[in-house]
Amino acid sequence: MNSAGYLVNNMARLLVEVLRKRVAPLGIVPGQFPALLALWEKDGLTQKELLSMLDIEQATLANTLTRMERDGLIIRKEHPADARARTIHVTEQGSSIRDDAYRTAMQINEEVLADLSEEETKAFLGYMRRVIGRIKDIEST
Amino acid sequence: MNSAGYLVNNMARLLVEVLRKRVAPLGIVPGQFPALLALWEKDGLTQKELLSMLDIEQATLANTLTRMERDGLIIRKEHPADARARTIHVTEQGSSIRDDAYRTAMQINEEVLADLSEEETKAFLGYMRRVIGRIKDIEST
DNA sequence: TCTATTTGCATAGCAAGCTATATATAATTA
DNA sequence: TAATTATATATAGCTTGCTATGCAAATAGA
Repeated sequence: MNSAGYLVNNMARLLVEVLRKRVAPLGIVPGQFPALLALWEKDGLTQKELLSMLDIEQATLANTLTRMERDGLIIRKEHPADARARTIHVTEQGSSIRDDAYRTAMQINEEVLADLSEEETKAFLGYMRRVIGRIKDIEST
Repeated sequence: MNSAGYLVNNMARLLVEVLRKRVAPLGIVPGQFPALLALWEKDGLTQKELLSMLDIEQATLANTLTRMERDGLIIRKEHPADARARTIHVTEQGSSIRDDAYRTAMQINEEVLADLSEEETKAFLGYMRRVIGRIKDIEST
């Protein structure tokens, strides 16, 4: 119960709930964050292009986009050259929360790491990247 | 996208999918693990007692227990002294996978941390505990 | 003792992840 | 060009988490 796996899972659940509470006033939920970040950088992407920037499965993204459209954050338009594809566009509402959302996310990251020194934080992030790399290796075996 | 929050979430999802694949042959899923660990230690607990050992919400546990009963891992009996409560008992099937499940979990933990030295692993676990503590503090404010 | 409150568990409903599969269109090849 | 294969997205169905709420039994108070 004090294993790495347990701690990782616990930490992730706690973190996502903090994020959920903090971004609720903005009208978004945690799962929408990665897609929004990418679309704020580059609007009008297809789902496939957006997918390539995120670490989730295609079906997960499709469903998340449907909820984002329902919530007025994006709209999907038909692709000019490919009738299978659709381009994804952030709405005015989706744009308007951008700065607040960024600030909130950065703030949470800071607060959550506040007990760690700068070097410890760096080490921690490095360990996570190494573990992630290792898991991806394991998976592909 | 390289923030602590993103990495934590990503790591947790990767890890749970590895666990899912590895324990599938045993007839269990990751969400059942914590409850099983606790029940293997002490059988016949009430839901409330079991809940106090886990870091999940009551409703989540109730649903997980229902699936565990469906899957033949546990049975729930009426409590001898309190008609509201039920005692939870691991079945023969649930017991039979105990050693395999333990081994699998420990094996995954080892593999996943294989790139970190012993000191690094210790530091990593310590950081996670500190971050978890911090998040819990934030939450209660 | 009767009523009100508390407690133990279940249920409803949602989000966000997954795999597997369907569907329509595009691209390739015979 | 017609048939096949590949691709872009959607849908179905599941798990596992959450909050909010329901319900019956136990406990406490008047």
